[in-house]
Order: sequence, then C-alpha cells, then structure tokens
Amino acid sequence: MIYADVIVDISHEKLDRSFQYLVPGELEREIRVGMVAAIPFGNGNRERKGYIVGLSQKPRYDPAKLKPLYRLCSGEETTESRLVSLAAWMRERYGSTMAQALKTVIPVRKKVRAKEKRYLYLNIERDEAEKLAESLEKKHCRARARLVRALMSESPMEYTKASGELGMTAGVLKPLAEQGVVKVSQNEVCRLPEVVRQAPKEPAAELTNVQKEALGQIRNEWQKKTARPVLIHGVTGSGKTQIYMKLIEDTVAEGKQAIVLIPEIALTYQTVRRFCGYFGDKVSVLNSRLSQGERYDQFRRAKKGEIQVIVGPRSALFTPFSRLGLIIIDEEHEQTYKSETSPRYHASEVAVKRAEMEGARVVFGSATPSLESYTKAVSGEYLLVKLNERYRNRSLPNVSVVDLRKELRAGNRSVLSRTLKEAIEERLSRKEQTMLFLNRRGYAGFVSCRSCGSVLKCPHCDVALSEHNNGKMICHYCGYERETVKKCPVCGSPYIGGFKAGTQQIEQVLHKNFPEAGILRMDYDTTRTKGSYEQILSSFAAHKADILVGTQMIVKGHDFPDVTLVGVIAADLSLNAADYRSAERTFQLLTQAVGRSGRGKRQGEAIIQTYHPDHYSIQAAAEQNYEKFYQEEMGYRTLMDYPPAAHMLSVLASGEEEELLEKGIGYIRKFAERVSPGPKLHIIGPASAAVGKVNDVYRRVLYLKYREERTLLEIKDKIEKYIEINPGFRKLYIQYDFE
DNA sequence: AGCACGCCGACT
DNA sequence: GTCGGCGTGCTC
Repeated sequence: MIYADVIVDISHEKLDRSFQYLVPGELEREIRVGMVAAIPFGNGNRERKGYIVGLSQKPRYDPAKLKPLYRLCSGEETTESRLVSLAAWMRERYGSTMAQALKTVIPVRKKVRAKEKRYLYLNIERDEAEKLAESLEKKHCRARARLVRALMSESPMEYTKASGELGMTAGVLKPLAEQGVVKVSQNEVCRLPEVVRQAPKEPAAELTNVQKEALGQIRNEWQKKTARPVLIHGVTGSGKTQIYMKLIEDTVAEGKQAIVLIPEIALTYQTVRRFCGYFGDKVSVLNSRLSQGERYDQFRRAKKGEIQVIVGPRSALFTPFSRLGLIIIDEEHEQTYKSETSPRYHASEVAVKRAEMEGARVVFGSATPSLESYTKAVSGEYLLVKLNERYRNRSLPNVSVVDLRKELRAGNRSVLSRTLKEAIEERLSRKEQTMLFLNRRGYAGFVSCRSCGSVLKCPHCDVALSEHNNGKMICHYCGYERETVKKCPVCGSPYIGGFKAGTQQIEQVLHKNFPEAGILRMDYDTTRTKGSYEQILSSFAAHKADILVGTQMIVKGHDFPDVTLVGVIAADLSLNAADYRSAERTFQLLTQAVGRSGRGKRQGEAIIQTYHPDHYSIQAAAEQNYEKFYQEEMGYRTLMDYPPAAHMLSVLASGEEEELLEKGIGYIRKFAERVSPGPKLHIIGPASAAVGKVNDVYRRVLYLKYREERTLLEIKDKIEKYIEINPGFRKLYIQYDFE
C-alpha cells in the first residue's frame, strides 16, 4: 500500500499542513509528488483539489480513518504544482524536510491571505441600522447586533478586525450579507513599493558593439532546442544590465515572464530603479524590508499576470509566474544566493532546475564569477559570454599594491600608507573624490605577524586559525587546537596578534590627517535607521563629502563619476578568514572595489594595502586578471580537494544535551566510514561549528569530501535513513549542506 | 473554508 | 420539551 501526503487547496491557516490519503492500486504507478489530485475532504466528503507533497510506505495516522483519493488531475498542472515538485526536488537534493522545502517555495500560505483583506460595509441607512440592531437584540441575535452596531461606527471595517476583535464568525456574517445589510468587498489596497512609484521613465540606451556581439551569442544559443545556461563574464562597468534588459524584452515579447535576482536590494538601489524606469508597470520589486503582506501582494500579482518582470533577492526565485521564460542571476558569485537555513539551497542550482522544469532560460552575470560557475562555463555546461571592455570606452583603473610590512619597517604605524596618504591629498587638491574600503567580511579573529606577514594556519586544512578568548587557536574545519603564540614562529618578531581596525578608527585618522576634508562613514552602525543608506550614498554622489569610508557595502550599486581613487585599507582581512573560500572572496571584493574607481570621464586609480603583496588573489585583482586568479585558485582547490574540484557535504548536528550530541555525531561519523566507497572519501571532524553554541544549543559539524557529488548525495540519503531508524537521534537536529 | 456538535435562553 | 442561534473544534 502507498500513502500520499496531500495539502488541501483551501486557503486557510489551519489547513496549512498535509493530510494522508490512501492511493488506490491503479494509481500507484502514476502518482508523483507535485501532482494535483481530487480528494474527499471533511465531513461530507466534499471534493477538493489537493497537492501531492509526499509519498510513503506506511501510515502515520490511524489507517482506519484514511480515505482513498478520488483521482489524479493530469493536465491540470498549475504554477503551484510545479513549485511543489520543485520543493520535492529541493528536499531530495539538500536533505531538508518536505515541510521546510514547501515553506521556502510557497511562502505565506497562511495569515495575511488576500481574502482576509476583505472589507465589510454597512449597506443600509443609519436609522434603519439602528432599528435593525434593536430588533436583533430583542430576538437574541446578539452576535449580529454587535456586528451591525460596530459597522455603524466604523464602515468600512477590515474583515480580520471584525472576526478578531468582534468574534464574528462566517455564520453570523452570512445571513446579514444575504439580507443585504452588510456588503463584503475585496477592495484590496495594492501596495506598490516606493522605488517602483518613484522611478523616472527611461529610454533604452544604445548598445556598444561589444554588447551587441554578446547579445547575439546569447540569442543564438536560445535558438537551440536545449539552450544551456549562460554565464556573462563582464569586467566591472561593462554594462551587463543593459544586456539583461534586452533579454527580458525578448522574453516579454514572447508572452513570457522573467525573474531577476540581485544580491541585496538595498545595495543595488540604482539597478532596481533602472529596471523600473525601463519596464514601467510591467515590473515589480521584492525586497527584504517588505512586509509579509506586501510580499504576498507581489506574488499574487505575478500569478494573476499583472506583472511580467520581478526583481528581488534569493526568494524571488519562487515567484509563481505561469509562463516563466527567463531567470537572471546578477552578481552570481555573491554569498547571499546561498540559503543559511534548511533547505540550504543555492539559488543558481535551483534556478537551473526550475528553468529545466518549466522550459525557461537562465543567465548568470558577474565580473568575478564563482569558481563553480566558471568551471561549468569552461567545461561547456554553460555558455560563456565575455565582455572585456568597459562601457563607453572608459578604461580600467591603474592599480598599485602597497606592502604594509615595508611601511612598518620605515616606522609608519598608521593605517594609511605614505602612498595612499599622498594620493588622497592629491584628490583633495583636485576636488575629486576618494573611497576607502575596509573588507571586514568573514573576519574571524585570525592572528598575523605585522613584520613578515605570516599567518597562523591549520597544518591540515590550510585555513587561518581563529583566536578564541580562552587563549587557544582553533581550526573550524577539523577541530585542531593550539596555544596562542607571543612571537612569530617564522621570523621571531613580537609584533604578532589579531588585526584590529574599524571604520570608526579610520575615520578618526582621516580627520586628523585631513582636517578640511568632508568625510562620510558607512558601516553597520551608520546604516541602521531606515533610509540612512540611501542618504549617505546620495549625499556622497552629490559631492557633499570628499571621502567615503566603509565596509563592503560601499562597493556596490552606485556610480560615482567623481571618484578617481579607491583605497583598500587591508586586503588581508578577508584573505585570512577561516574559510577555504577566503582567497576567492578577497579577489572578488578587491576587483569590485577597484572597479568603483574611474567610472566617470577621468582615469581612475586604486591602491591596495596588504601584508601579502605576493599573494595571487591580490596580484590578480591588481591586474584585473580573472583568468590568472582562476587558474591559481583551481590549482589550490584541486590540491586540497576543496570544491569545486571535489565536493563537500557538511552534516551539522545540534542539540541541547552536549553529551548526547557528541555521541550522536560520533555515530554518524562511524556510519559514514562504514558506507564509505573507499579511502578517497575524506571525513573531517567532528569540529565545533563556526558558532559553537547558540541559545544553549550545542552545534557540531562533520565534513565529508569526495570527488563525485553523486556519491555524497547517496551517503546523505543513507545517513538520513540511519537517523530516522535510530530513536537515539530524536533529540538531535541534523542539517545537511552541500558545497 | 465549511460542517457538526454541544450549549444556551426562550417560546409553541 | 424543542427550536434557533452561537461558539468551538475538526477535517486524513
């Protein structure tokens, strides 16, 4: 016997869970997750539509009470059913529960439903209503009288308010509505986000020859029956967005819809405005600041076909378009495309899958593609399209690297090297602008020598050790531990320790050095209030300040034509993050930062300060040479068996009882060893997770590395089953993460 | 959402 | 008694 988990297609919060049904024998072969079925529901066995969200061999409910489903509704494939299938695939691929996957894919199936935003109106005159209320009270129809009186003082009234504060039920409303006393309307307020309403209409810009050629390549690929995903590798300022626009235009002209993913809406304010200006009311925007209701509105509009294009973060990937034609992922390398919660999916992968299921196309774009994508592009799995020139013949900035070790030797202990200081002075005298950039992302308390630049690393994993306040240095991958050092183990210098520099500190140094200069600071502290982000950027754009200091958040979005100098305070900060991706991230951040310079008519310059002037990621960024970086980094990944050369599965276990957790993760390790296909499977850990303990919940992590991803997937499935069978794991929460 | 059930006050 | 309305709880 096969049992099916079904979600009933009734939009109500209390039905937001699955119900189990018997699958009649003749449907057993045919039934799949994601299909739509007709089911008997409720007391009268009324026929309802339901989505199959899971299949199993045994019942989890009293089998005597299970009803068989009526039939499968083939050909009734809806947007929802396709999204359910996508969720099923995500469950399988990333090892989450179906409930978690569904929640990710079909958000807000509860609470702020459009229907609950209905309004109630009093449909009769006041004195008439007064009489009615009195007679209702006489007839002991208290609930009805209450509603009529309430509407006399407030009409229209929100449906939710009536049912909530007044305790109105459907049975109370129905007779009143039938008598024509109360009118129910679906007068929904359509809440357009601010950016959409404000954006000025913009005509299409003329494409350069390089852009036209790239566009031609993509259209050519799209002629094929099975078009591959496209990776646009374009240098900073090469005009990728204009190509996206043309591709979206093509898609809309075919009567299809497009999804545009961008890393973080606030950081790409200008991009959003450009889309809105170009596509007008065809486009809508999702962003993380939107309320659940606003977000739901946008999804509903998409479903109804009121909009053709949606621009938004990772979650916009699940917009319920009925004829999806194109998914664009801009700044494809960004970390925000990877979900931090289970299912820990990567938007690029899911985009390719959704596109495959719905016959849509995928375009990735980046100046610094992730190693994963570029590897696929090189192997021909993706089509690689290059834009090697900046838009309007602007040239790339001249970059110089400053060795901070030499500065120390020359007696300069300031965060500003002499070269950088002189360069800033020059800009001030020429009335040009400077951006100073502190890449603190991923900063995790590494220890380095200021004299020779060497960093304490794990002897097994080749990533920087993190300093803990208990005086120990720890590797987050394998759990290796050692005492902190007082002297540099390489050169013996006592100038060794954690790197301490904040944006505030730099701001102070600047004030001291350039008392006349206008300085703006942008970091987590100064952008907490709403609108402060845009405010800082627009006042810098209006040249109200000479210098902008900030964390990585300043490297995106705005074009500042007057900026001719970009300074990177310490490239090492991200280089020494406790992560095998630190070099990649450094290269990306440096390239993006350097790319901010010289966007206007004047030639740009960039200065990178570092203790590792010879490191390939810094040199390649200085030369703006992606290819060189890619070759070096791939060599490192291959040598160390890190992705994408190999694949990595991390098993994160958490629980409140430390001992139980320790035991449990130990068993998982042993089990993994048992099902291992041979010595080529590396099992590392268990180690403490990057954040070892949160809210009294302990977390431990196990890493499995193997050349073939398929094998890791199989191992994950086996571990999942093993955990399900053994009741000892009930109190542990296990998450999987593929890299 | 839609239906059944049990409760309550009022009236043939 | 018993009828109509109300609030609650359940739906595989």
